[in-house]
Amino acid sequence: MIEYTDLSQPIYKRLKEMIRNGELKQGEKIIQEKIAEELGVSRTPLMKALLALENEYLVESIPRRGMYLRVLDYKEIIDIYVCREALEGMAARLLANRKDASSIKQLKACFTPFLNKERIDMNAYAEADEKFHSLLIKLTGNAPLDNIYFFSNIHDKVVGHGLVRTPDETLQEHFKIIDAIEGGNPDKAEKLVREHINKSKELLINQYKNQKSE
Amino acid sequence: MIEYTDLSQPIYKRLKEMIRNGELKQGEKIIQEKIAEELGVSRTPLMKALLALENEYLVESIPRRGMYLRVLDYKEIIDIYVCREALEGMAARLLANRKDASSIKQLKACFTPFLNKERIDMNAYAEADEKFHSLLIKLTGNAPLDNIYFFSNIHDKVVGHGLVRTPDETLQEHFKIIDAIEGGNPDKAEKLVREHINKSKELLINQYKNQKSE
DNA sequence: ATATTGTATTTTGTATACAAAATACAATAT
DNA sequence: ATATTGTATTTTGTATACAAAATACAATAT
Repeated sequence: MIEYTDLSQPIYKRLKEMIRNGELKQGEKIIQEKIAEELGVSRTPLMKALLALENEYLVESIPRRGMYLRVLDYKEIIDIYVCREALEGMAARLLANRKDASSIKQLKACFTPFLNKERIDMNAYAEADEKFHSLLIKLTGNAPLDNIYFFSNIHDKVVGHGLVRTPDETLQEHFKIIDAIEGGNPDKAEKLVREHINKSKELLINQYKNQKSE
Repeated sequence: MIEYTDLSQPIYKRLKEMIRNGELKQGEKIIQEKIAEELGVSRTPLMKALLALENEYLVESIPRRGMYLRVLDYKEIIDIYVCREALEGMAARLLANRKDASSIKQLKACFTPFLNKERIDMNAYAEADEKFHSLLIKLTGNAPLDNIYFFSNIHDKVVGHGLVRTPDETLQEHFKIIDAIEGGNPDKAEKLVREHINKSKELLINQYKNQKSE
């Protein structure tokens, strides 16, 4: 069995899993004693894990009242897309300035399996999509940027492991982004990433409006 | 005396103060028991405060070894400017789209005291500068954006309460940014903010290069 | 003199005890 | 029937005890 030097880390991962697969529901209060017992740990390392999740916007703490799973309303989901637009746009710019061959290879590798396929496995594509967007950030080597980019967690929570738009739209977009990076065109790379994220955002906004008027 | 529902909050503030005024030095190990005793609290709420600081990039935790005050090298400082460029640029864009009168008033209020002055109080100006940049973020009303924007802390730690560039350069730039927001020109507002931050970044890069070659 | 080993001390990580606050809910008044 | 009060229970926040790991440092070997 693997031993940990810091129990809060596996607890943190377990909690994220519980959030993703619905063992913990939106808005639910986290009764520390209960969860701690479930996981077979004490409240001390659990609290550490919860504080980490709080800083990733997944958990909200109300002093003396408890820790709650965040309920993300549409405004906040849209706000998160705005943040992603800024950060991933900048990331693409940085990568285009560098034109690092290994980076470009890794980005391409995400989507080459889906080229010229008549049928695309949606789960696999969703995973590739997530991988691509997080790679965009990681490959910059900008540690603070990576540090503030926790949105994949939230994306997972909000949209499940589904997609906002379908591959027939986005697959081409992804390759155009990579081309701009490979071509060393930072302005274009940033612009394309922004448009890419913005389109999904607009779609979500429209879905919201329709929901409201129904 | 004010009572708190959560002791970790005043501890958190005190620690930030200690970092700013040098009571705690770069790279120093935080001996929990010692600091806890100094502050007259136990390690439990101190740990909560330290974890919050860790998430703001001010403290680094090495499991089983302890919590250390982060040493920011030049690369990281530059990386932080890159993040600021992306986030504040987006913030200016959002504000320009909204053209909210009260927001514009607040932004102007930061710098009007310095207009047509023959002598500028540098401390006051540095404070106004900090206020302006944090307002830019706050006024968007984008909670996740605000959540990830912790760079003012770091700025304070790194550059002290000094300035990278002098008011004779930046005062005009600030007003041009506000003009673009007021004029409802999101592209221009974003571009100006980016250039504004970028200029400081380039200056820091040059300082670094010179330091190295000496 | 320097490197290595072993022991004592310090410090962290976790569990737990306890007080104070929050909550649930029954008893009473309106 | 609904609102209000008071009490019991639950839950949080903090302090603290203890084990395990890390560190400091003296004793010994080379």
